[in-house]
Amino acid sequence: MDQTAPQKGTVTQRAIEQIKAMIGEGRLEPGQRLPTERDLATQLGISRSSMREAIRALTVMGVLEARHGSGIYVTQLEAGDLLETFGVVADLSRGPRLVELLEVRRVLESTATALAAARITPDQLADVEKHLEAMNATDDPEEILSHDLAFHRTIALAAGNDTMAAILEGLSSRTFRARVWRGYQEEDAFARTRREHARIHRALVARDPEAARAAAAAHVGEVEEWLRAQLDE
Amino acid sequence: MDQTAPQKGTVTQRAIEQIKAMIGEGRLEPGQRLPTERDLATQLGISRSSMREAIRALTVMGVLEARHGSGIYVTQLEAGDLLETFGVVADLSRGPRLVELLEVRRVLESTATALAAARITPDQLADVEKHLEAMNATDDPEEILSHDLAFHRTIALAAGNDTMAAILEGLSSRTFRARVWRGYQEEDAFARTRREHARIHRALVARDPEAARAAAAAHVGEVEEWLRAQLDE
DNA sequence: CAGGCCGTAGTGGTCCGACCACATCTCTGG
DNA sequence: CCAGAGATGTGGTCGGACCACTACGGCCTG
Repeated sequence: MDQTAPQKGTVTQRAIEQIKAMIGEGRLEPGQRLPTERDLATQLGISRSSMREAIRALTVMGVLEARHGSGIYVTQLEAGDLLETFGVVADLSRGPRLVELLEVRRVLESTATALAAARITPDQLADVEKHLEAMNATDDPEEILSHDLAFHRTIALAAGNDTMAAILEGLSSRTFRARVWRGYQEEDAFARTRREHARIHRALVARDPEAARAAAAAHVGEVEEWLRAQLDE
Repeated sequence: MDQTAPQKGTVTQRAIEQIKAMIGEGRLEPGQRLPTERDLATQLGISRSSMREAIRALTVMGVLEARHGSGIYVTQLEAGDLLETFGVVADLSRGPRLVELLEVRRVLESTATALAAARITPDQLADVEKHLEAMNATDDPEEILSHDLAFHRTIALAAGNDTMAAILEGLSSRTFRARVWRGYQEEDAFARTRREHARIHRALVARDPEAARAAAAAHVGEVEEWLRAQLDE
C-alpha cells in the first residue's frame, strides 16, 4: 500500500535504522551536518517527537552529536565515540560479572602492553614515566587513581590499536576502578601496585613484549583474584 | 536555590543519570517494573517528552526494556543486554578500524577457545560438531555463515565467560562477517576455513588449550591479514 | 576603514495535551 | 466453570507552542 515504509517495528526504530543505513552507505560522511530535526521528521514522514527520540538514541550510541543552536552532526565515528557506552556496562555490573569484566581486561591489557613494548615511542615512554613518578609521589588516593588510569591509558594508546584502547578505557572507567579500589587498598596493595607498575615499566624500557605481557597480566590478575575471593565469602 | 536539581546539562541527561543511579544503588532491581512514564516525569519534575527520550536512551543501552501496553522494566542487566550496541560499532566501522576490530577479536577469540578446550562439556562439544558438519554439508553461503557464527558462539559460551561471549557476538555480528566474507571467498578460502575449523575442533576434543589458542588465532588472523592486504592496495 | 557590538533568524531543547495501539484484567453471559 | 467482550491502563505517536542557545550579518563606533 505504502511506497516506502514496510511498517515494521515502531516508527522511531525505523527512523534509527534509516539514519544508520544512510551512514553505513556513505550518504552521510563523518563530521557532516544533518538536516534539521523538523526537516528530517518531514522527510521520513514522522513527527518531530519521534525523530527526536531516534536522534537521542543515535546520540547515546555515539553516532550523532547534537549541538544546541547549531545543528546535528555525524561524529568522526572513531572508536572512542562509539565505545563510550561501554563504560555503562562496568558501572552497572556487579558480583560475578565484575570478575568477568576483569578477565576481559586482563586479556586485552596484557596484549596491549605487549604491543606497546614493541611500538612505544620515546615521547610516549616519557609520558608513562611521568605518571609513574607522580603516582609514587603522592598519598592522595584520588590523585593516585588518576595517574594510575593515565598510566595504563598511555600504554594502551602506544599499542597502536585505538579500538582496543577505547574498550580498555571503558573497562577502567573511573567508578569501576574506584569501587574495586575502595576495599582493595585496605591491605598492602599500595606497595604491591607500585612494584607491579615498576615491573611493567621496566619491560617497556627493555622492549620485551613477553615480559610486558606477563607483568600486565599479573597486575590485573592480582585484582581479579582478590575480587574473586571477596565474592566467595 | 533549588532543593533537588543542581541544574547541570540538559534535563533529559539529568533524568538518564538519575535512573542509572537508582539502578546502581540497587533501588531498582533487575526485572523490576518502573512507574509509568507519566509518573516518572512527574517525580523528576520534567515533561513526559523529555522522560521518554531518557527512557529511549536507556533502552538502546540495554538497561531498560519498554513493553507496549504493559510497562517499563529493568533488564536482567546481563552481558548480552548491555553489549548489544557493540554490534553497531562493527556495522559502522570501515577501513583501518575493521582491522583493529579483527585484532581485538583475534585476541579474545583465541583466549575464549583456549578456555573452552579446558571447560567444554560433552553436550557443548556435540553442538560444536553439529555445526561443523552442517557447515561442511552445504554450499549455500548464507547457511554456511549461519553455522560458522553458531560454531564460534558455542565455543565462546563454553569458555564460561558470558561477558567475553557477548563482546565476541557483537564483533561477529552478521553484517560484519558478511561484508568481509564477500570478497574473501573469491579465493580458495572455503577449503581453508574448513581446515581451520577442523583444527580448532581437534584441539577441543584433545582438550589442548594451547593448540586451541593457536588454531583460533590463526583462523581469525587469516581473515585479518587478508583484510589488511586489501587496504594497502 | 577596522573592529566590536547587537539584533535577528534558525537551530536544538522543553513542554503540553490529545489521541492511537496494544496488553491486561474484569465482568458478563453462556 | 470457561470463553469472550469490554473497560482500563500502558507505552507510542502526533502537532504545536515556546524557550535557550548559536551563528551570522549589519550596524554603529572608534
